[in-house]
Amino acid sequence: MGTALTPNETEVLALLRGANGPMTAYQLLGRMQRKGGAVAPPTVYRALKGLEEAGVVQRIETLRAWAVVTSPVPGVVAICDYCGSVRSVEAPSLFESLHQRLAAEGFAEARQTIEVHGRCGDCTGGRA
Amino acid sequence: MGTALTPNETEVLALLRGANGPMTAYQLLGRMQRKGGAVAPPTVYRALKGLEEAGVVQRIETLRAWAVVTSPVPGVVAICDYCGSVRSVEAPSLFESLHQRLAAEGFAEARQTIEVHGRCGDCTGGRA
DNA sequence: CAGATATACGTTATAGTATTACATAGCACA
DNA sequence: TGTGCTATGTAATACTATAACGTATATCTG
Ligand SMILES: [Zn+2]
Ligand SMILES: [Zn+2]
Ligand SMILES: [Zn+2]
Ligand SMILES: [Zn+2]
Repeated sequence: MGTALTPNETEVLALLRGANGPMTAYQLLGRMQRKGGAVAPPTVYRALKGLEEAGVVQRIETLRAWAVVTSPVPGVVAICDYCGSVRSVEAPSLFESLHQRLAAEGFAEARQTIEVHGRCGDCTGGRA
Repeated sequence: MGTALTPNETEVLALLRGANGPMTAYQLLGRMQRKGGAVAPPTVYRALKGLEEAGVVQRIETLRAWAVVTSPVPGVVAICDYCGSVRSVEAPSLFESLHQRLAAEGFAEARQTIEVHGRCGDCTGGRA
């Protein structure tokens, strides 16, 4: 049932897996063009859409970029504005609290986006 | 110290306050053009930047749109994908939990984005 | 007052992100 | 064989945001 990836999806996923962080759609496009010849934006965006629906990639909204999903459960995306690192931090109870809080308002959530900018441990190291 | 708004900022803020939800930068631009004559994108984006720094507007990342800040404390943005309504829900303890969870990872957060898509109370009304 | 700095704004152009629309090729299968 | 479905190609366009440079005005300072 739609689980098999298409060749384009496979290629985009491989590029994202090979990167050490999120990539923009046009960075992906550039990589594919350098490999394959004539590739246009819809090729990349269609692949990203398929991969997102398959739950293997996600858009990092505040970066307008795309990253592989590293956790089976949605996490908090922690983005360091100093070194650029992006980590997904699991926090199941936080998401459950969010669910409860919204349910109390009568809101039925379908998709949560939690992204935090700041300074990672490496970049705080020994400093306030 | 920088608290007074400029004329452009005042105009953009008035437009956002008069809207019943977020507006895109180019929707704001269109409104200003219909009023004032030659207005260009930088005018809008500069005003939005100033207003954001003043803490009176915020970008709704998942909508690529801009909205007035309705709460003195950051909230959860609940977006109904059916009727388009956008509400900011206060949840101080949730933000505190988030802070704790990230601090445990050594991450010092500076800015949080929490946006949730789903179906609002009005749109669920009586249905599962 | 002359000169220096800072802020706001105008203007043009361009960069960056995403989608629409339509055509084609291949495969599954009645 | 023909019909529909999926994936893809291709061209154009829409949408979002910023860079770069010039100008006007206010404010300070000597
Ligand atoms: Zn860092
Ligand atoms: Zn539940
Ligand atoms: Zn609704
Ligand atoms: Zn603290």
